[in-house]
Amino acid sequence: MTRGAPVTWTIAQIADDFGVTHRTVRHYEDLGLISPERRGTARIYRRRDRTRLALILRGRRIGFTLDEIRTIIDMYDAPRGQVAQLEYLLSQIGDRRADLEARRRDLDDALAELDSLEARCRDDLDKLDATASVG
Amino acid sequence: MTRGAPVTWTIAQIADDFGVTHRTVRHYEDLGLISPERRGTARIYRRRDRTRLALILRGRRIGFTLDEIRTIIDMYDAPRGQVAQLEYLLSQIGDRRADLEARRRDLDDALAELDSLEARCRDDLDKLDATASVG
DNA sequence: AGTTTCCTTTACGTTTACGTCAACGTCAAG
DNA sequence: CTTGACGTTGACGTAAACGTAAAGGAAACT
Repeated sequence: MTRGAPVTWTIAQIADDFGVTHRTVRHYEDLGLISPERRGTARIYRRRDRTRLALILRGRRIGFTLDEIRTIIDMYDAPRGQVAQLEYLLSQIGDRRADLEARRRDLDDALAELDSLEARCRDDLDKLDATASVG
Repeated sequence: MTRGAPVTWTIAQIADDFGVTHRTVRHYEDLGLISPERRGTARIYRRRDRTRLALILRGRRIGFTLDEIRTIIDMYDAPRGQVAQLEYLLSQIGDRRADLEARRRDLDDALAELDSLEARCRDDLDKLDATASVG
């Protein structure tokens, strides 16, 4: 008998799985970022909802607002079909990429500065060490 | 007569230079992120203040809160001298680096997904093109 | 002297992203 | 059948990061 991973989850389960509160999950639903099915009044979440939640949380970690995240998500499941649609989507992708790359440059700059700060620290430590040994 | 860049700036000048409002600059001062000198009641900003403002704005772009930014800035001009201080600072640097690297992973993941989305788009466009030519 | 321009502080308003009750439905266990 | 765990919908509260309006000081044209 095969008993794989569940196919549906409750709000408490996914909140727990993703390390957020159920309030947060419902908030994202209020903003239209997730739309789980309903069994009666209760929400039931499927794999697709988990994927979107993962997207949302990653966007949040990167520093996007929930509104920006919505436009990104919308981008991912925009109706692709006509040439005009596709070309619009491609331009959107270009914008997003430029944004992300700018952020990455900032990030790398910050990391480089951290490195040089660390180097100075180790230098200072070495000097203190030498002094201690000699004196 | 040499007329290089100014040595001091008013709040309006640096706000303009950095593309923020004077209200924002004063807000950062309220939070202790910048502390310009005073000439009477007026604020005068020097190069050091500009450096800090640049740090703050970059941190903001990366997605740090102003509180997190404060701890980072404090890190940069912490009193280095004793071994204990230096070692504490090194541990702080380690934490920050881990944080930044996690963010970069998220960023790279997002960029990779954008790439694959773009590839699918171009693929769809090619197919539509072929259909148009043949049909 | 009067007006403009730039600066100041004080203080309340706003948006985002939730937290936190309150009040109620529902389903399984005891 | 009640208790308890888990779910629901409002609705108000809050912290962060400013915006904005009010009221005024001080230098600098005119």
